[in-house]
Amino acid sequence: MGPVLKKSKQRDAILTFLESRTDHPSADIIYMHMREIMPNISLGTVYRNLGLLCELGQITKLPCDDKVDRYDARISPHNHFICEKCGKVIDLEMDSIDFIKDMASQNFHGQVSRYTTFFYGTCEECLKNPKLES
Amino acid sequence: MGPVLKKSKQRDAILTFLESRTDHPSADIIYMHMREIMPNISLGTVYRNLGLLCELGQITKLPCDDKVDRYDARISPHNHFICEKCGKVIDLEMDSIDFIKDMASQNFHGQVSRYTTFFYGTCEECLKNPKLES
DNA sequence: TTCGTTGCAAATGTTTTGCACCTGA
DNA sequence: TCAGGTGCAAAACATTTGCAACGAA
Repeated sequence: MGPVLKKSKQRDAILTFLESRTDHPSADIIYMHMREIMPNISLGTVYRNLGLLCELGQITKLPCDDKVDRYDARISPHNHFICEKCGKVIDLEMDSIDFIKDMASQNFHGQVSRYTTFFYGTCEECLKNPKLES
Repeated sequence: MGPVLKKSKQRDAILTFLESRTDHPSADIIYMHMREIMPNISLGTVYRNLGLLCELGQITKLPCDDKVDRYDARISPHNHFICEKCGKVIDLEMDSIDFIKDMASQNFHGQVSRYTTFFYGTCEECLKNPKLES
């Protein structure tokens, strides 16, 4: 379908960086970190490669509720928790809830092929430090 | 907490319009329809009132995957289906899946207070008309 | 050489905001 | 009267894109 990809230092570095993190950074955060090791990289390149890596299925885009998209190099299916106090996005280790797809199909005449779920609340750290607002 | 609200024709009209629709229109769509009956209303006013109505709990903002937020005057808890072909957002009549909140809490040390779920796939109409792309 | 990739900057699209004027209570 | 609401335009913000130069195959 698409064109044949060539190797790119920028793309490799972005993937490596993302794989080293579990906090689902935004494009902007990724950009800032990439500039520390590649001072000339541009934001456009970061976005282009994040998009490419998503198409390749090597990373995932998390459309969190806030304006910014976040990216995740953990491919295996899992759900996310978003702390409403500090904004942190945390991987959840929970049993599969794939069956909700079947539940959604029950009284519905379209075809349900996938779903996304985000859980919200207060993370462990923010529970311990009720003072902190961010 | 917030200031005392005054009545506003614009806000009333926006709420009335939203209550007449089940297709979860975006701010822009709402703006265009409002202009038909209030030619001078501004987009800023639409956004401000949508935000206000959300805070009041009279409407809900649906952060769908695409860039634009959509708004829903149906308050009672329900889930949404998004057609990947035509982009339509449809209310699902399905059994409650609230228990996934408890499942998420199992191995997690934070406090899970709510969740959002979106189902994706192909709607009934798009299944019947595979040709149509939008 | 070829064609995907990059850096840069400009453009896009959505949402927010500052401000002077308007309006409901 | 007066605090909240409005219209307008500018700003903010994330993301995309056009283009000439670069670099991998």
